[in-house]
Amino acid sequence: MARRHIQARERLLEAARDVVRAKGFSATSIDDLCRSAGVTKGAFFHHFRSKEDLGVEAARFWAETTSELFANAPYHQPADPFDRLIAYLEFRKLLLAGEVPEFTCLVGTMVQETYDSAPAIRQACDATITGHAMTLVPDIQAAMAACGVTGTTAESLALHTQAVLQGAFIMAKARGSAEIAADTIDHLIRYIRLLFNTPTPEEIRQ
Amino acid sequence: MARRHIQARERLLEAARDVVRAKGFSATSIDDLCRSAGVTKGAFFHHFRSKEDLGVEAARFWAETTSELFANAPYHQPADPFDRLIAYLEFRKLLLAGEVPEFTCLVGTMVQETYDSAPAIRQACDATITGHAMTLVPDIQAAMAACGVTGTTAESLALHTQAVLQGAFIMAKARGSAEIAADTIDHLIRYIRLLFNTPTPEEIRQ
DNA sequence: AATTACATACCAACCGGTCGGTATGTTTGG
DNA sequence: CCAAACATACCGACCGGTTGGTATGTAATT
Repeated sequence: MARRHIQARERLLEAARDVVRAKGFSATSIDDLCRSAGVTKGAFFHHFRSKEDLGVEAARFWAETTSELFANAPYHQPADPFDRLIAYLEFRKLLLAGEVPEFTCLVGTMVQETYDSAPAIRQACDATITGHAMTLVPDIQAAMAACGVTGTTAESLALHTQAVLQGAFIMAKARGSAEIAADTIDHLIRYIRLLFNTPTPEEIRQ
Repeated sequence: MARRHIQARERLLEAARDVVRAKGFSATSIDDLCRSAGVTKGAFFHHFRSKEDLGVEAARFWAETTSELFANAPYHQPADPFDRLIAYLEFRKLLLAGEVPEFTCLVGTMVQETYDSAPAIRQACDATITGHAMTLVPDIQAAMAACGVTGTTAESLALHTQAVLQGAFIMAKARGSAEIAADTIDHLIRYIRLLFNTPTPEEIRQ
């Protein structure tokens, strides 16, 4: 039965992605994951040494799948790096669809519960977030050079975009709605337009 | 023994504030809280119907104590509402002292774990965050009128500041350092200066 | 034949919550 | 003024269920 080959591991990682985003890492039991993945505990401990190990692997799995999503996304099409940066943020707004657990960030959720008690998970989450932020740096750097923006660095601005997105997710969870998240991304877009001195007049001011 | 009078409830709320910020809500057991507060389980269930009830009360306790802190803070001194807004954000940067669990937000931590499973906690956290944001609205509104800022609302901008702060805390947890949080607040300050068209030239650009 | 990929059965520790009880006020009726 | 009646604040043993994790067995793949 080649169909079952290595299937349990991936099904467990997908279950972790879905269940942890809804219930959080600590509140998600190994039995929850096995039930959701349709496998047994034996399968779980065949593929993962511990729950903490699953957390690390889930963060890596998240990094893999999302980086694939972003690599194939249409926001790379614009010729101008600044336009690509704006297109990226508009794309992040487009992703705010469905229920809250469906569009929020797995690693942002996990790191908040584990940063003090599970260093390996913290590190994996940090690598995932920072790694994604760094994919934005070349475009930001080029746009900064083109527009003559100084006073900050491309790395700092890239990390700031991720901070705003993480904050947007928390607000969406508190409000129980994606609206506030889109609104806060709009503020981020407005900031970047102002910083690069290319505001769209009708949507900024006066 | 009047010394022990009514003390247990407050000690448990303080323990919740400290332990939950470090370990998260789900990972914090009632026994953890009792141990940290130096009381017994009997005392816990005398004052709180359930763990969820404690979560709600902890959010309210957080709202009370922090609103007292902010009410007495020096950022209200500037005569100009815009300057007060900037002073508020500088004050938030000053609060980023000590270890990560000491400066992060209790309700931001709690709501991420409970928004789907404990509606009462979600609501209490939302009320706390939104309530604090609304204290900023009068100054933002006055500053917007004075500077002629349009294209957004004072409420939206106030909520955005809280989103950025929450995101800053997540990044600090991921990185294990407050530095990134201060950096992202600086971006927020830069945004607000640009939006209100009163940049400090040397710290913005050119 | 050996390794991989699971399934089943089980365990000790821990979980949130209950319950009978005690010590210390506070109210009230004579 | 005092004592019975009641309320509040707290104690800690205990309960059934769940937890992360293990030990052992078995079927499929190589």
